[in-house]
Amino acid sequence: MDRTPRRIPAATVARLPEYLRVLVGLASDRIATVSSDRLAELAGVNGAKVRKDLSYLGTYGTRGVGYDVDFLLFQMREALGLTQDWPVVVVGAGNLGRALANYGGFGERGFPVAAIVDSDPAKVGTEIGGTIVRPVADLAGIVAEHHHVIGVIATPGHVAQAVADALVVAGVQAILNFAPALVSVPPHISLRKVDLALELQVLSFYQSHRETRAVG
Amino acid sequence: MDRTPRRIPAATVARLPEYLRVLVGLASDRIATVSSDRLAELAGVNGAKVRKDLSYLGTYGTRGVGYDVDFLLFQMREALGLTQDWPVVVVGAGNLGRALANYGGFGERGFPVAAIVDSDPAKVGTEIGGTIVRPVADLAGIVAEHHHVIGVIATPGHVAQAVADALVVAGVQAILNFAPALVSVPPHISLRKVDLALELQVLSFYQSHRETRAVG
DNA sequence: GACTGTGAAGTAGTTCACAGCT
DNA sequence: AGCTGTGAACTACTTCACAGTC
Repeated sequence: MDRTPRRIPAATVARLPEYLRVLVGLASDRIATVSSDRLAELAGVNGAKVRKDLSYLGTYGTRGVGYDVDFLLFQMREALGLTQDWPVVVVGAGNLGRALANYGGFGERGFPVAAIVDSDPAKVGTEIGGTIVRPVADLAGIVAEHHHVIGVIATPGHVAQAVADALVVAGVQAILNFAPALVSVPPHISLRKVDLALELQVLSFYQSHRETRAVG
Repeated sequence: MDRTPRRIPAATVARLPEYLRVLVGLASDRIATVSSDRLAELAGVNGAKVRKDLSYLGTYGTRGVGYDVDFLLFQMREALGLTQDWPVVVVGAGNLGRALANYGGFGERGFPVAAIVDSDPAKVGTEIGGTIVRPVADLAGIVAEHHHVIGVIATPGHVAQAVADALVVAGVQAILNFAPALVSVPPHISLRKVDLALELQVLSFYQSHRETRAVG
């Protein structure tokens, strides 16, 4: 009865989506319970880490038995805030933006593409993956139409900061930046970045140094 | 004169591509020297971290002056192994694979798309971003045609392990996995993963918990 | 007997703060 | 005076190891 809401370490938060993926698989295989060691094996980590991570969620398994898959799945979705959808607005209808909008993986995982916007009038009105490209001026309207929209920056690096500023003005609270550029936002806005080439560069480093550094 | 080749921490390696990006920008602006604090500001970190990171490379700046941009740029490319190109073979010509192959950002940064392969005969022979899709059976040939090819897995999760195995058999030494699945490889193979939806899930977590956790 | 939950120990990464060079 | 390079202090994260529960 001690749902201690301890502060969850960032490293743990980053692993929760992995556990979620594993649990979805177990549930669809009709597996009822799972031990920390088995979950760890499927997620590519170790049992102690799983137990400590889950303990931060206030999730209790059963000693001698393990964790109830359905209950843990529910709790994981709850913890990650995935009991609701988070519509995404993609800014930039170039290669990367089209790619992300066409890639079905976002919608499947609770992040439907609500809109795509682009500053190029030639692109406005074209269709990408069933969504019509809208002008950047529509941003505020798009944010107002939906609840808690996440902004995705898929533009060249040199306009990334301007796009981020526009997203913030439009009322977006969370931004995912795919552009290879540093972006800064007011402290109350959540910001994360993904650099598609960065991991290739890291691989290049380890190949050049003839050391293997495996990462799940 | 003490080019100590200390082991470079993984956290430092992950930041080198950021420094590289900043240095490329400074060099194109014809800026000759940069201090650790300025470099830190442009990379979104702090000065002490920059100095410590650069010290692992055995890179020496000049006290009272800073770092020579061109020299540091050269060293950074050298450290990352980017004095050569690393051709990439994309496995999977679905939405994600087409996206990655069309996305010019890889080629620009030294990772040209050498080939795209797919197991679907209907896709083989079609063109994506100037490259003809080849059958999976061509993998070994593609690896032999080029030096040090990096394999990129852009398939659905349920075939990711089989693709990884095929890449290893074909002689690939480094793999970047975009599929949302755990993949394991022999210890001498470098493996990294990128999960496009994971960062959205992390944003969802922080939004739900109404805490802002900014990340450069 | 099996397996969780967690303090304690160990390891990695960050930041401080300042000596030392230009 | 300005700025690097780095031990030392600190903080975050991981792993161990075992008491507690089923």
